[in-house]
Amino acid sequence: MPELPEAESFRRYLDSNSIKRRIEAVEVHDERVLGNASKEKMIYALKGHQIDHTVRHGKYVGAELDSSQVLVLHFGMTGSVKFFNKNDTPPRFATMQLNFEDGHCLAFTCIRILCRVFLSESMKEFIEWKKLGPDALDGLSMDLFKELISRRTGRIKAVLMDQHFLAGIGNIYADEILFRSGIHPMRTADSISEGEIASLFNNIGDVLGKAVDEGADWERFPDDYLLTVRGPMGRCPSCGTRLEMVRVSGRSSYYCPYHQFLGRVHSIDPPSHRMIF
DNA sequence: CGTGGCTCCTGGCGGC
DNA sequence: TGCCGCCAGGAGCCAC
Repeated sequence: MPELPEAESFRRYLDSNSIKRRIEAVEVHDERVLGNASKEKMIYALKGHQIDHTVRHGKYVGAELDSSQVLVLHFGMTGSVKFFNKNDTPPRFATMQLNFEDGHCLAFTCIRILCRVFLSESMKEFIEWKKLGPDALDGLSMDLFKELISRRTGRIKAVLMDQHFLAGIGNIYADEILFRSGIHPMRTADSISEGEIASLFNNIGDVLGKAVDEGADWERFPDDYLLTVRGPMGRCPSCGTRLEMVRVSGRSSYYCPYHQFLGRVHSIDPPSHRMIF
């Protein structure tokens, strides 16, 4: 589930505790997380070096080393990072761990092994290698968004989640962005009007920006957000209609059938005012 | 170019 | 109480 806001939180976490500490040892507990380098290569690249600064592109966090190489983290669904003291109990599900000279450690944890660590010569090179689209929050202009979307014909939700199109949006935030834009997830990109494109663009910035500002902590999200009630029992925060679910590119997609409709007109009646929330 | 289906992966949950 | 089977979903891959 880590999408752009969660990745940004992890980047800030790394930035506040793991930079400028020399790496004394590297422990690889599960080699399946190694994305493009062998265990030996990974250890060689990290040992004796330190993280100078951190960057993020989409859902990827880069830890730039003093060697000018970059350690890139991708969190999959359940990935996280945990900074701790070597005398403390190490976190569960640590797949890789950096032990710093000063006695602190940084663990890259992952319950399902869907997360990956990569080694790259630079973040720029990594982005090109992965063919990632522009970051959904950083440097995306309305003109660029409009141009990118005009080349697509697939389902709008699939397009939003396509990391080659825009980097950073996953299943959950895509549902939120579509909800706030009043667009049904099954709509095709070429059916989206100019006004809807503007709405989508603004909601991408608003939703991801708000989530980043709140530290990706759902407890602090506004009451009118869909994602906090997203599920088969959920009701539209605006009108109380029971949410419906469709699958778009294999992902469950929750939407309000009253606010997000496929055709030109509503397919369902407006919600009753007597509806119990 | 697009889509659906499969794969990886395992904790958690519903059903019996 | 226990176990089976399914679900969650980010991303890559493949067939069509």
